[in-house]
Amino acid sequence: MAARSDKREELKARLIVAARKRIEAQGVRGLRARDITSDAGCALGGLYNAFADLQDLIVHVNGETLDALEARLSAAVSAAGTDPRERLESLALAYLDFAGEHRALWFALFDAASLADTTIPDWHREQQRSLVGLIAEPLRAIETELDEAHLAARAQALFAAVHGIVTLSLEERTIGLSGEPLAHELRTLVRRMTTAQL
Amino acid sequence: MAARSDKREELKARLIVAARKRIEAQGVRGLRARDITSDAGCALGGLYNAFADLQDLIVHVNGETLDALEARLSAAVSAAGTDPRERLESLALAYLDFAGEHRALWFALFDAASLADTTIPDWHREQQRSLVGLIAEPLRAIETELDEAHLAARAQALFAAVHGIVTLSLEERTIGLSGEPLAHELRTLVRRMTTAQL
DNA sequence: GCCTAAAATGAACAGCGTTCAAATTTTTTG
DNA sequence: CAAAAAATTTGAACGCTGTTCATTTTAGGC
Repeated sequence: MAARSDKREELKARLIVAARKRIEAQGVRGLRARDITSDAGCALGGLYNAFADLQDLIVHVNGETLDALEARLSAAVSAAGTDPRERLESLALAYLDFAGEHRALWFALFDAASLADTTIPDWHREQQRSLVGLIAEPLRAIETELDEAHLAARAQALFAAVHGIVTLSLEERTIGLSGEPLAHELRTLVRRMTTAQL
Repeated sequence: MAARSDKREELKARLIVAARKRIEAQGVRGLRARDITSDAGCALGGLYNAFADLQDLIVHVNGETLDALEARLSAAVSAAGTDPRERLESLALAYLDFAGEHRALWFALFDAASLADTTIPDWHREQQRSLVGLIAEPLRAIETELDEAHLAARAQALFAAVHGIVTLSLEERTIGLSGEPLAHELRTLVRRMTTAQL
């Protein structure tokens, strides 16, 4: 038992856990390879046997974060009623909650995205696509006159708009909303974005 | 003539120019103190006589970028007609254009913002406030029933929403809009956000 | 021309991610 | 079971980073 590949996977898992804890405690920018390996109980070089480099490890942490985010959003959309507008509102607020509760991990998600020279793996892009898909579904019931391409565009725009509000609010350094006013603005955005005009 | 403080200011200016060019060429993350000082024609230590550290220099580059952005947005809102909705649409599209034309500088703006341990100086915050003010003005004519506090919140939310759409679109790695569909979604957002519902 | 204070210099330092020859562990073989 | 072979783990060493500061150079007043 315990084939060599199992041990390898176990170390990868331990490294991911250690990296996540460090990110939660000090943010992505404060992440040190030596801290992670020391926490995970392996030598410095061990990280580079399990992952291509530090960035690759971060991407794997982000992968798990995206999984958790999608689970949370799925739960939110299920808990909401059948009204598509209500579902979208619930999605936006769940997104806000998740970001607030997992600040550092959530920032890591988009810190990596803004990094120019790293290539995001396909499975990571697929995770993001599936996230936007959660929005597209209720939206389809509202924007009946839109074809698939426009619907996808609208879903992405709505996601991005919510994302923008949540992001700028979570960075306290820039003047930003918070608390109830923030949630209120978010609701207003979703409501207005999902009410067709002539 | 040419008091010593003038020389000092001149070096600061040269360093800012050099830093900006490097950011434009390689992005903020690719910025090296040695590159900048070599370009600016001073010793490595010279940077630390003129600025507190590299981050401080970046903040000054960002300051000039914010000035340019505000000038661009002011021009856009002036060029637009008197209709507040038209003005806001024009602002959003000008924001999109500016970001697209000065990608790297624009990313630097918000890369610094997401950095946790740096303290943004007051004059920098004031620049941002004035930017949001450009939005608040036309908005005031539309949202007549909102008091000042709610108006400010709405302006920030609108800014953040536009910002989110522009940001996620400019990072090609995440699935995102581009070209005409992007501009169309932006217009839709502004139009819907500025049309009161019951 | 000298003297002094201020400014520029760049070698040195500490810390970082990453590498890779060597040591260690695990597996296969006789 | 011992010994050889393969695979894995190790951590010292490397090159690069931002930052410091003793030293040198420059500039202004007498």
